[in-house]
Amino acid sequence: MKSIPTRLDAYQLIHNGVLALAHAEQSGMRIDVAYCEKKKKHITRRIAHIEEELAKTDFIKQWKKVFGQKFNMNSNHQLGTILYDVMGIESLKQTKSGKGAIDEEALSQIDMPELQQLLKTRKFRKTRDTYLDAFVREQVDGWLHPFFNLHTVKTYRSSSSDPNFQNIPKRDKETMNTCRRAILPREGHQILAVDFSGVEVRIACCYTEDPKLIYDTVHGDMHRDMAIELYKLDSLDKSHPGEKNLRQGGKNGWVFPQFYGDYYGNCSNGLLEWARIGYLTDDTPALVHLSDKGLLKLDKNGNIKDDSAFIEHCKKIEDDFWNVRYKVYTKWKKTTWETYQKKGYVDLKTGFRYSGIARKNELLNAPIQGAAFHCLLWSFTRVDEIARKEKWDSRLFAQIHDEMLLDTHPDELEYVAKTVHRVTCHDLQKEWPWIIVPLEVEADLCPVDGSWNMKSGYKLPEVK
DNA sequence: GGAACTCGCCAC
DNA sequence: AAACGTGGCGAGTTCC
Repeated sequence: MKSIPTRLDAYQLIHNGVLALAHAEQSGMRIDVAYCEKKKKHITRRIAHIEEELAKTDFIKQWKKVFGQKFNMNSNHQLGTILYDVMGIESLKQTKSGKGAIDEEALSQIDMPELQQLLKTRKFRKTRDTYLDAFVREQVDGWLHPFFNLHTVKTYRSSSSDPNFQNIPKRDKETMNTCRRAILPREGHQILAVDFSGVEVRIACCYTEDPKLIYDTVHGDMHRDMAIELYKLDSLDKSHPGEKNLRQGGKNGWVFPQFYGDYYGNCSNGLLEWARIGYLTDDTPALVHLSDKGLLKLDKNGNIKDDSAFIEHCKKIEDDFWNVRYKVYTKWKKTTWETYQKKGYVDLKTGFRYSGIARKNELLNAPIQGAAFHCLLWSFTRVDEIARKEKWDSRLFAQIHDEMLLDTHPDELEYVAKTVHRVTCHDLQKEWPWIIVPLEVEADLCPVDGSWNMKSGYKLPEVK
């Protein structure tokens, strides 16, 4: 294809995509049922132990007295009533419906060790009931076949269910190991995972044609740049652990939320969270550094007393971010929103049309999120077609929005990896000339017969 | 006894 | 004026 995709191309993408995903569903993956059962029991014992200790505390005794027969340590509703109505604690955070929040953030702000223990049981339950339980329930003879849907998401992304393969823990290492330990390749095979790096921002480059965004994405490091501005640093060395946290702050506390449509008032909180665990190369804690720069006032214990100067600072940076640094992006947002208000839709680069009632952030996000996923879907489909045509033993078995997972035979690994690399980084751009920045992929590999938690970086063979 | 709802939490 | 985008799902609760 040389021209801009049409509605027919969009249809064809979905049609072929559904077939490729059906093949992956049919392949499925191996699940270690004996391990799941053992781990479930282990977690149940740990929950019981924590709950036994908690039962001895005055806090839980009071809770029991109030609810009597109906007492349930796992009831969020009861917990909220006890904390905010019975004990009269003032809630620092509210839920959407206006009640006192009892999520991890809210409970951590209350100085009661019992609540930390309660959070531990919540985490264990999540692991046991949402993941391990679902794996055992959904497997048939040790094989798991999660669904991958293309008809449920309004941005034309995918979803997964029964079980959802797209939200298995990754960031928390302990939980990651517990859950991913259950997922195995076919005997004598190994799991290869290939994901696009920063594909959404690259697709944003294609829509907006913002020269600064393109430069930063292809040659620069916007997360570092923003961390330097936000935390008033002279430079940032990302190989230094303390400064790496500050770069993470620039990324997860600023760049991502800003691109999703958040504003400085929320971002400042996230940035300060990262600053708590960040420090400079001379060992100055980041909060002390911000205080030296006059952006924070700290009390004797080093806690934040006043962050209003920092918030004002973030406000200025936000203004610069959208009106100077990425002003072309801002122009795209304005015209896209105005066109939507006149016509009632926005078209995706991949031939789809997003229409219906949308808020500004939703509307501006949809074409980017959708088309970014379509890069994965097209590549996934192409790799599946090649694998079948060439009668590979290796197979695709899952997908997580910007990542494809293969069950590979060691003898084919090199060729498979090379093919995936070529499809994602060369063939795709040939197909879609609207992709005006290079796309890049990263890969991880698990050992032969190794479970999914055992992955480590794998250097993809060069193409040509 | 099930549908619909809230809340919390996992992923990208 | 507006105030983080897309999902799935478990548990508890309320409503019918």
